[in-house]
Amino acid sequence: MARAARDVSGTRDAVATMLHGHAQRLTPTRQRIVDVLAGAAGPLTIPEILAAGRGLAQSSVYRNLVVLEEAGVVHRVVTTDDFARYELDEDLTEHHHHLVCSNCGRVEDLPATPAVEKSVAAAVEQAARRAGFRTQHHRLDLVGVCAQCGS
Amino acid sequence: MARAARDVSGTRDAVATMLHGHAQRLTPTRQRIVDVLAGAAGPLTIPEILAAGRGLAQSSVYRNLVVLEEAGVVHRVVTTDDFARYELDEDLTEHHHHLVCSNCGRVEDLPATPAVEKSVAAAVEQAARRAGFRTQHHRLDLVGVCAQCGS
DNA sequence: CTTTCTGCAAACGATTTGCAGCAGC
DNA sequence: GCTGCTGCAAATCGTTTGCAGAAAG
Repeated sequence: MARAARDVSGTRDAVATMLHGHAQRLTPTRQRIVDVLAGAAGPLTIPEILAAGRGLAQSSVYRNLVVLEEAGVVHRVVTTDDFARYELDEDLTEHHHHLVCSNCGRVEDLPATPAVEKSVAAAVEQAARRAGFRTQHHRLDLVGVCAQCGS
Repeated sequence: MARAARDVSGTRDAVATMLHGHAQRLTPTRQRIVDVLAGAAGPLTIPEILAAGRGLAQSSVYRNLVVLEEAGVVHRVVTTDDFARYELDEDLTEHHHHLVCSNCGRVEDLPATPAVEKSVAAAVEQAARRAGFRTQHHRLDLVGVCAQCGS
């Protein structure tokens, strides 16, 4: 619920601006989707979004997530299970990592720590550069057993 | 090509042992798949495996990858593009990270550096434990533009 | 011979798309 | 009105599965 405490109206304006920059409007359906994602503790699957945002049509959710992704509002997160997951872009939240449960597939956010970030940014960036790779951002996931699944 | 230099027969024995432990045989098809993966510079998609291992049937590749994954020989790697990718398990190679090209989807391996590993293992593990999460392993991907796509 | 593996073709299911109606400007 | 958004239903496509024959032990 950490993210739910964020400045909601500020997020709304930011989202509207991002959409307008891509010649898109912030429709009620899109607002609903963003609200659902903003209130979640981690990336959500489409079924989860449908369940949380009552009355949303499946195809509209898929279609709007594409629009929102192009506008940089949301980000697709792919894990090992069958469903794609979506979360708000880190511009709208904070940089974080993921705790991926290898048993139930659930994904929770984990705030990034400066120490890890620094080490990752430095050493890995250097190694990547050696391979002629221009890094845009990184992903760090911890795979294991979540609190609910662990005995 | 780094992995291609590895001890191939040793890998073969290890794979056979892992399969036997799961009541499975190391058939020619499975050997072929493992060879293809062992010679790759990163995780491969099924189409890439099919192209590299001439004469393999698509369904056999899918089916055998499931068997190999259950035996712990290979690992499914999911990125953002449409296809699933597979690589040899880190028991058979070394711990490494991935360079994911956000343009073409290609994935290359990047050897892990002790400094990064240590930092990640320490700080993040601690944070995860706080959330009641028992970490099994981690994934670190760098997303950016690969050498071929970058101008 | 019995069991497992292979490959073809059909089935599955998450995601995408065509289209008709409705809302916003 | 014209343009874009919604939702239903049909199409798509990566992946899975049923089945009959081939191969291993």
